[in-house]
Amino acid sequence: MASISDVAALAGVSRATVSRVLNETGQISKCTKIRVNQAVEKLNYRPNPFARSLATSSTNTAGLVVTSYRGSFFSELLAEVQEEMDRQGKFLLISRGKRSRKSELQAIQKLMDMRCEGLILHTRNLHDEELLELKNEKTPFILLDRKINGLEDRCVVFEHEEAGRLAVNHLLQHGHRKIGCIAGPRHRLTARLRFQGYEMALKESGVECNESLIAEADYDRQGGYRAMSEILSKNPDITAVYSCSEEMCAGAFDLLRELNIKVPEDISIVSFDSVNLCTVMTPGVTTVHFPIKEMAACAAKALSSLMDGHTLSTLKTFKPELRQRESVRVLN
Amino acid sequence: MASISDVAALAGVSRATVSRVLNETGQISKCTKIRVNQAVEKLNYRPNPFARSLATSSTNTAGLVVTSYRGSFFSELLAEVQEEMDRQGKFLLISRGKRSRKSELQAIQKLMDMRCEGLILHTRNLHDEELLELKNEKTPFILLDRKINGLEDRCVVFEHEEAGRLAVNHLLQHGHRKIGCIAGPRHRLTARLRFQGYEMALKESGVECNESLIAEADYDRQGGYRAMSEILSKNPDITAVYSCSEEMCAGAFDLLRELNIKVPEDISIVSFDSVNLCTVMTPGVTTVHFPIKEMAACAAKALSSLMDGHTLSTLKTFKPELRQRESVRVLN
DNA sequence: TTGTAGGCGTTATCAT
DNA sequence: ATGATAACGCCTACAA
Repeated sequence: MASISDVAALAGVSRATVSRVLNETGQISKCTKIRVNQAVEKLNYRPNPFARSLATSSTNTAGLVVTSYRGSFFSELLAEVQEEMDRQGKFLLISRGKRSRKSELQAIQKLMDMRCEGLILHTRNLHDEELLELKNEKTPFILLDRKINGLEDRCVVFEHEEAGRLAVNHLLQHGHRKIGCIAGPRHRLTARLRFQGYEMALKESGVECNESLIAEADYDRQGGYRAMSEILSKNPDITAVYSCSEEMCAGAFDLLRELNIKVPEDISIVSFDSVNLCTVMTPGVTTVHFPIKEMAACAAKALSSLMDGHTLSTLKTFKPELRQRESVRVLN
Repeated sequence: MASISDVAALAGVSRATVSRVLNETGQISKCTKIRVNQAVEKLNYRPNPFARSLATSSTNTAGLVVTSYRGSFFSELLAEVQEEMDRQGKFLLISRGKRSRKSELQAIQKLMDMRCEGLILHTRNLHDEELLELKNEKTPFILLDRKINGLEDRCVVFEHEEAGRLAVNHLLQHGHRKIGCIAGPRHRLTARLRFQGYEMALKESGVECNESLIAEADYDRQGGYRAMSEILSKNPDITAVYSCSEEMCAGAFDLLRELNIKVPEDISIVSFDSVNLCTVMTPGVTTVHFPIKEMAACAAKALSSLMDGHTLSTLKTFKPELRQRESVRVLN
């Protein structure tokens, strides 16, 4: 593979000159510019980005940590970030945090090793303190869907609790009182918040909140199925269910279909969603929307701005929004 | 950020020695090894991969070109490839070909610029000749879901036509004769093949194939909705539909729901699928499965093998498989 | 406007 | 077992 020296030789100039015309830096005569470009063309020369990074000690690269690549949720998040970085002319490196504190740490380390000059972190297992420590490094970063005291200016957050409250209130307003809850893994903050929204809504309406109405799952379809089954067996008389993720909602649908229980005639449902899986089900499921795409775009813009040395204006807090479809009926 | 020189200085040895202990190359005394490692620890030293690549002129990096990051289809593909590369201890760079020949070319160029030592190409718009030319470069590559004469040994392929035939035959065997077809963009080979499977099945059964039964869409939900609508308006008497993608199938469901047409009572459906979207719909849709995950894993293993200098055994051809669910009824 | 030379952080080849 | 030293491909003062 041709190097800058080859180009220089062919064009009959020094390597410095070649570098100048390539980077459009300094003054070069029309004439040599043409000669150089011809040589570049002829040799099919492509600058080595590693050498360039070494020389400039800058990489123009951002890093993104996500849990996984699997599923629409992450792919939308990823796509938004990538598109923004493309727009900004920055490279993007992606690393998976998988599902443990340790591998999230590794993912970050890997990106730092690659000399990323900015990070977007969508981590679920790292402790607040560890993230706070990161602030000591010079690499700027943005926290996606996480709020940490002392890092407020770097957090793109969503009001999960309020969202849950909104969802359950919708059910309450339609006359439902006996409402099951398919919760996510409550050892994780956001899942806990979604659950607390449920509790809060019930309490505000003076409705008793019974432990047997609640089942936990790992945000996945199978878990949703099991949770729905568990709730139903303990409470055959529920009239509604609140699901904390769309995959779990799909699982709940699986069971209801099996038992020939109709939505919304027999049971009403409202669910969290972010990638419109709930719109594929029949009937369409009323949801509270978690706008991961918009949040990802916001994080990407913010990071880009930081990397360019700008100081950050306050980050937007995203609010939940109810999307009414056909899965809730009025109870009389 | 500490460099190898810093470590060398602190440990009181030469840079060469540090390099040796880091790479476990050559013979080093226990004693200095320890001293070096302590220095590494203390300085929090991390080797610069760019410098390393420069020096070794090797990157240990594979590249992947996909159309987009959006949607489960690509994210599953991506995840499989990444996981295999992780297993092999290789880096993976991903680039999007978007939807044009030009940007697919750019995507490849970008990966070559980054000195990828192997490529997995899932391209839709590049001409056969352009791919054939690629063979002249020294970089090995695998073509995912594409078959090109002269490149057979580098192609991971699926029998789209046979899959379509299987799907439509299933309908025929259940007594359906008037069968609509929601085709993908037929200027693309695989979409055309899926369509030809439909034609072939009809012809084999001596069923007339009417142009008005066919509508084309861009593999997306909206398009599926429109296509279904078009077919239905021209042929109110169809008893079944064959959909060439799961998103389009979701769109078809949207319309049918709107018109209060029941599946499978009024209309039977069989669809292509690859990420189980069809299992979320009610009723579950009978599908022919396009095993993108397995194919991606296969491609990744093959490429990895090539990159390691091994010669490739023949690549597997993936066969379609019918997954019966509840969307097809017997016509009598 | 252009060339020279040093440096970016490694590895690799010789010596010692 | 270890140390010089020369690459690797590029950029960037500084000089001319």
